[in-house]
Amino acid sequence: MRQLAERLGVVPMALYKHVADKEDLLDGIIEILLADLPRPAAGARREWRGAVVASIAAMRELHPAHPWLRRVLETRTLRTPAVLGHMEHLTSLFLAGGFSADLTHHLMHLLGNRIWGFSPELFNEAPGGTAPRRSTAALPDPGDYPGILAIATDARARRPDATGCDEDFEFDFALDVILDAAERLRRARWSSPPA
Amino acid sequence: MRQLAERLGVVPMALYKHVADKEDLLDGIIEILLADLPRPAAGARREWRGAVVASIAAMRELHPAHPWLRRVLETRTLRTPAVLGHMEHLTSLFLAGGFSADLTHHLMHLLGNRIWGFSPELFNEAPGGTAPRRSTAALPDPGDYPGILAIATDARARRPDATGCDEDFEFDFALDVILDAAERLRRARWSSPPA
DNA sequence: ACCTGAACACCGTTCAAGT
DNA sequence: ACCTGAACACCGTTCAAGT
Repeated sequence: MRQLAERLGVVPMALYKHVADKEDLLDGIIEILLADLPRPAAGARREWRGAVVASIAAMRELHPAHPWLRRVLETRTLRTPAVLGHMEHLTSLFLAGGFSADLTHHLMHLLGNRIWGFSPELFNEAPGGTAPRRSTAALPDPGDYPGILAIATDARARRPDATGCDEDFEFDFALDVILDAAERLRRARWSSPPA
Repeated sequence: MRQLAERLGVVPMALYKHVADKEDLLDGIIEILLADLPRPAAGARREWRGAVVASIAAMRELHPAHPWLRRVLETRTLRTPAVLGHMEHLTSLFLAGGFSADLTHHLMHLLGNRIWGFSPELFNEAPGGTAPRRSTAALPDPGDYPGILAIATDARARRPDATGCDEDFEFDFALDVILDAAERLRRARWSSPPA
């Protein structure tokens, strides 16, 4: 608020004539950002998957230009029109693709934040990693974590000149696994067990 | 910090003799909380799945008693011993179960925060929901979101006296889908395409 | 070794007053 | 209709001083 006000060359309180509070401002920013999202329709019943992938890819492409987007999306608590619109679009693609409402529901949960084009970070730092911090905790010894070390070594061997994980690969891998499973469950006419 | 200090009947600055800063304090809390986590070993090579599920279930059981846990875990940036220990345990179960380092790596990413026993919230509020907020945004009209409405209606029909989603069901569903896929990829000797 | 007091550099937000 | 000034109720953290 204060920083934004300064950037606008105005006193902080001036903002409150235009937004209710900070949450409202962030909600509004998301609305504007999502307004131009392409919403590719599925051409035919069996083309749901391509449309889902394209829609999520469009969402994912927003992130590089807006490093704050992920954190803001994670903290949104209000379902505003553009947010609902994106969910509605994906949902409708599944339904039109022959998924039951039940299965569609669970798949949306399974996709989770990946519908917003990002996935949780897990391994961003190697064991015994960088972390320039004067903390109370002792530096971990890589030898104590042979499994993680094996994974890290393997990853490094596959991509010698990379600094971290290939986030795009992990994202696509996860999406593929989830949509493969979706397709399988759809064909098996899966449905929730009775409560 | 200030609240904790008051609770301890001490001045805020007294805390800084015991922890480096707020992050260090939270890291320490997580260390203590995870210290007693059971780490079930897999009895045999093909029992990896039961051990993974049990390990994640144990993690998940911590949450009800500690509502703050999820938010704190999400913001951790340092890989402390107990955090690495949990990752190492899951990783070692996959490796011992015959998964390649490569596939194990991708599966850990696919599991994401579910290794910490929680999953992202998506539908916590219904369209046109509660939200007592004096925001700038207009109230969404449920008629604009027929797909979401269909899902919500179906969910309500299945669990008439429930107020929200069955988070436990969603969690177990997601875990099942992921581990089914894992098993399938393992058997197919899946490995990353060359870079 | 541990705690204190005063201060710094921030937040988001209210209220009454200005134009 | 929009902006301002002064204030409130908070944060995490530093530094020098106390015991």
